[in-house]
Amino acid sequence: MEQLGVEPEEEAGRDEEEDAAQAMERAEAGEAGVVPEGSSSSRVIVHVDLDCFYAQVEMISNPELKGKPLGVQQKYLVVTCNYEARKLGVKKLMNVRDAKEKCPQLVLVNGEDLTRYREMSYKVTELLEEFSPIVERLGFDENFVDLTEMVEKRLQQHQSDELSALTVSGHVYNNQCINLHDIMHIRLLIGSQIAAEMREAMYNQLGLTGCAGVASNKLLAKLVSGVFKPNQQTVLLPQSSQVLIQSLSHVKEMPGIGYKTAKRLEALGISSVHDLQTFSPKILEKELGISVAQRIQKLSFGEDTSPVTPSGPPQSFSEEDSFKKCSSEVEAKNKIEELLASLLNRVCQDGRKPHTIRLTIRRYSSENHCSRESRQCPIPSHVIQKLGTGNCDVMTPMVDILMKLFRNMVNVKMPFHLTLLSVCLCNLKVLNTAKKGTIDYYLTPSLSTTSRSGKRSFKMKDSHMED
DNA sequence: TGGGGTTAT
DNA sequence: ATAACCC
Repeated sequence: MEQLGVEPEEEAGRDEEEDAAQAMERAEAGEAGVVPEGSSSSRVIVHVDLDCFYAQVEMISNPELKGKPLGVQQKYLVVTCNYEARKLGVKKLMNVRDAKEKCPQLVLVNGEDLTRYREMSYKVTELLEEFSPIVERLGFDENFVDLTEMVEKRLQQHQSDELSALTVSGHVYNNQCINLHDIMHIRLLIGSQIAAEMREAMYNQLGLTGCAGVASNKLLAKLVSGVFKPNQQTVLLPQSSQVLIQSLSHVKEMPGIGYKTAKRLEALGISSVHDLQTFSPKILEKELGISVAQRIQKLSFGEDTSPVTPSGPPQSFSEEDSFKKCSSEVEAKNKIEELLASLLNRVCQDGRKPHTIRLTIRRYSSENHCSRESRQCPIPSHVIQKLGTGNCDVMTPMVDILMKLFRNMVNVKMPFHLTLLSVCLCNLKVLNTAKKGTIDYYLTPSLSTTSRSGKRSFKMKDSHMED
């Protein structure tokens, strides 16, 4: 698919190119089996990005949906859709009305309950963790994996004559020529092969397709993963990194530069990546603070030293519901009970215990559409201990706490208009590691008395009716 | 704009 | 507790 050349291709910004002497030094370091620690440019990172994830999960749940234009609906939005639908003009986050207008044959499924998506998402992360334990989740459908060590191991197993037969898997960004004398090219090619194995495993074991991008840092891996879309992969060789970042038409497209920062940059006259690269660092620091300024200016050069941080189990569990209007306390209480019931089931299955509970609201307002308010408090220890122990009613004390938080935020004696309620359980701590024979063991009811009853469903109401 | 998540201040 | 970021 790609030709193996000896000549690196010409490109913009070649002033920064690594010269042959430097490449040889690094090649020698590689042959000596030295992992050049901390040298960010020698890492091998893959970004894995599932194709229209929710729609894929829905098509697995109901195979009759395959081949039809499918949209996943939350409230009045089509949050994602499959490629059949995209071909017919449906876009992500499109209004249901607009989508139906564009595409009357569009099949819609409700995707407000994230349970199956979340479960599949963690199956993907766990599969990737089998390749390397350094896996960082980004949302439900993206993962970064640090392949540096794995690549190093494979490199050591290669004989030097095998190296000349090394080939890339998938696309090479910018059609750049591969130079087998450049150790970083070798490492990235091996990275591309591992990425292909990951995508194969995802398809064979979970039935999911996705894209992958392989590069020397997270920023570049993420940017390059989207170059060939759907179900393809791309590797970025260092000499083309400037081409990649210059391909962005606006700074807002740079991961790490969000809505707010983009607005502030615009006020400074910065709109392109080149604008940001050449802007005075001192002035930028004054405007955005030293931390943001230095970080995003490095990003504009394609530099990103942030590590792939293993996500591990989630830091929090939350459930939210949005609506047109909630204006009474009873109404709010009912919705809060529903959210909490789902959360208790989730936290029960997780096994860890939350020590903090938070209630978040969004008030109706014509202007400030994004603003939320929250109140949180510790969960009393006697309530924590009842969590996951089954028949005790843990709903009542927690709903009481949540309603206190609610009244702390909302003056219920005055008219109010809410458009969102959210409950979050966080500050998760691992189970009592109480061992037999210790004081803790006999003071832990779930261990010394009843047997561990696996999963139990929490009912929202009429808990006194159970059994 | 949905229904989630994370980290920094 | 909020604000920023990510999907």
